[in-house]
Amino acid sequence: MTRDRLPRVRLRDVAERAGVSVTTVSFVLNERPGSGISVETRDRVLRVAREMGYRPNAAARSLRTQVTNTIGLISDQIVTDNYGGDLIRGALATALQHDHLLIVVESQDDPEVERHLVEDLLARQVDGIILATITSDRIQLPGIRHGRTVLLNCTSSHALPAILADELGGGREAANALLRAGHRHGIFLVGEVTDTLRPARERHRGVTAALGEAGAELEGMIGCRWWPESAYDAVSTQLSSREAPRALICLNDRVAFGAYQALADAGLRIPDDVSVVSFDDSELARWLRPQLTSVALPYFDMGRIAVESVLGLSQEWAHAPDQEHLVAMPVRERGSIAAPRSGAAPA
Amino acid sequence: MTRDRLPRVRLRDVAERAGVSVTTVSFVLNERPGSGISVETRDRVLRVAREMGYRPNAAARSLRTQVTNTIGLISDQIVTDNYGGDLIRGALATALQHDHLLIVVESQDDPEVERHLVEDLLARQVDGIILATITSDRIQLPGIRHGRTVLLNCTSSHALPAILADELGGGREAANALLRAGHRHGIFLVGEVTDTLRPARERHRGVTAALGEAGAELEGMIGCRWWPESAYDAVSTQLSSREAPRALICLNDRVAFGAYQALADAGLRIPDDVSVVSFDDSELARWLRPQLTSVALPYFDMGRIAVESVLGLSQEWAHAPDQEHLVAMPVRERGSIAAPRSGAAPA
DNA sequence: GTGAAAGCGCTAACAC
DNA sequence: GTGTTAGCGCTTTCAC
Repeated sequence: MTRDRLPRVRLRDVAERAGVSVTTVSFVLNERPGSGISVETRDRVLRVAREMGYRPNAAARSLRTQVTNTIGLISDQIVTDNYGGDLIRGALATALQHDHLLIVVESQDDPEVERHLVEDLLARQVDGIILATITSDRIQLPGIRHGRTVLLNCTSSHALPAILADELGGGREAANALLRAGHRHGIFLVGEVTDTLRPARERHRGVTAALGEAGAELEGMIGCRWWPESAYDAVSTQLSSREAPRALICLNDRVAFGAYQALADAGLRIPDDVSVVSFDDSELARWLRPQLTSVALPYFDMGRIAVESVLGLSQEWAHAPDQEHLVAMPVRERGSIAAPRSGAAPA
Repeated sequence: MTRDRLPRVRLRDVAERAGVSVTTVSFVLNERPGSGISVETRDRVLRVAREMGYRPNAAARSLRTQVTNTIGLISDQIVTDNYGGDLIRGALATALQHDHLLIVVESQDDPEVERHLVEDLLARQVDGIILATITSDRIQLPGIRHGRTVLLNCTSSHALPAILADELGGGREAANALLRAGHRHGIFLVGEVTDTLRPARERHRGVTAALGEAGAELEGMIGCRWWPESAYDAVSTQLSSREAPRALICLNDRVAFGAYQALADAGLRIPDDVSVVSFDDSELARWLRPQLTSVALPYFDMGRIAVESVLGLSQEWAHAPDQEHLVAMPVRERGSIAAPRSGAAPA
């Protein structure tokens, strides 16, 4: 509210006050190399510009240079999501480092809105577009035809670069953490594995692969939704009907949370009776008691890489455009894993 | 990566193809009232524009109109924060509704970065600036001199509009929830109250006020940091050394989480033995067992109001510029409050 | 070493 | 009803 925009100082104003032409001022301010401006003139222009509080008009400059130093980030609802923020933050920080600004928009998963947003972004001549989803995996692309577009945390049928978490590798990490502690038997996967949900599918595959290579295998699956409540119910049922598992691989921290509650209610101790490992490494992992060993989602890095790609300055990327770029998921070891209680004989 | 920007269709291209002047096209496309364009011409222009995929160049338009339809949102690290996302989301959604785009930047609390960002935003002629913090409260303002600036979740010494959560009212809500259930005695506040941290200070004041009006009072304070671990320790200590409290008012959900753990370890049941009420209404509140009654942080609304203010279209706001605008914190009743076990005699 | 001037794509006053 | 044209503030070629 209150007073409106202040009158802007133009290049011409600075030029007049400094007693030179706009060209000179432009050259000085843009530090144009080889434009032999005398040191005195240079200093004078600089001083006057500062005194007058000159600030270049980005619209005018963009109109002229065809460059906006702006990247558009369209997401379905990333900002909303708890973990998703890191995706944005990585992109934000990196864009800033490279002197770009990020325009963040959310489509709320509405294709119509999304189309409109793309239009708007294109009209603003953004230098690049990042298309992100929180759900990972997904296909429908709005009618984007912008030279520099990258997919963040999703894929499409179009030949576009995509930045994804290496969920398969993450699955291996989780299994290996258990294997390192000596676990071979009584390992259960807790969560919901479907073919359509990439993270779950890949994590599962990674787990089975790593376990298999060590001559071990999953004892079973405890199916539940991605929420604590559902996990609590499923794990409780499992505990009451069968022999207690020795280790739980939970498909995310919220599921692990539910499992913790169920384990506690059943009088089982973590990690003494049951080891638990999980995915996402959300804040929850540090809040649980004992703190939860979790395989981290590399969202910050993914955001960073997306911007680097869209800006065309990612080396690793340069020789493999139009491809999936997998970002490692490191395991964060905490206190929820211990050696199996009754020393299980290695298979 | 891959191919670069596509050649753009200009207004002139559309005009030529449609066999009219640019003025006509401009008038048609901008739906300028009272510019008697014949229906045939209008339709033809519209059709041609669509066929050619015309999209106005925002830079050129802004240069001409002095309006960018863009709002800059500078935060210290809101995007990062778990709850903070809603602040952005509210702003994002509202900006979109009013056909504006949001440029989100984070200063990471670095004043130097912040200054730079403000410069950049101003250079881009944003129509307004929203300055947000996640910590609430704070004073130092970068050298902003933009007509339309509002403070979101913070205040300053400058005479700028500020959108804040009504933490005092929220404190009353929390206390009232307990009072309604019949609690009068054995009520403890869990958390860290200091004069410098507005949310804690105001919540505390609200609690005491509401309690006082009902002839009750806080039995004591259980001091701890804002994290589960710290809360767990503090509450555990309290439980082992003194009579068990009948109700806990936790200064946020994370503290409540720690309290839940401590209560469980002490064999106390929620809400039968001890009632718990908290603040923030984060996802955690729904994950806890029993689900936690919590006073919600109205972040989405705050973001919305900030944009409406900066755009100058908030009625409630219009007649009270340069003032603090408090947004109500509604209590979300769940299962963590019950009548006190041993019927306490009303004071 | 410095300046004049063209032009980026658009809007809008003014002319016809 | 429709077209001509002047600029918005900047970069940059070319001339001096």
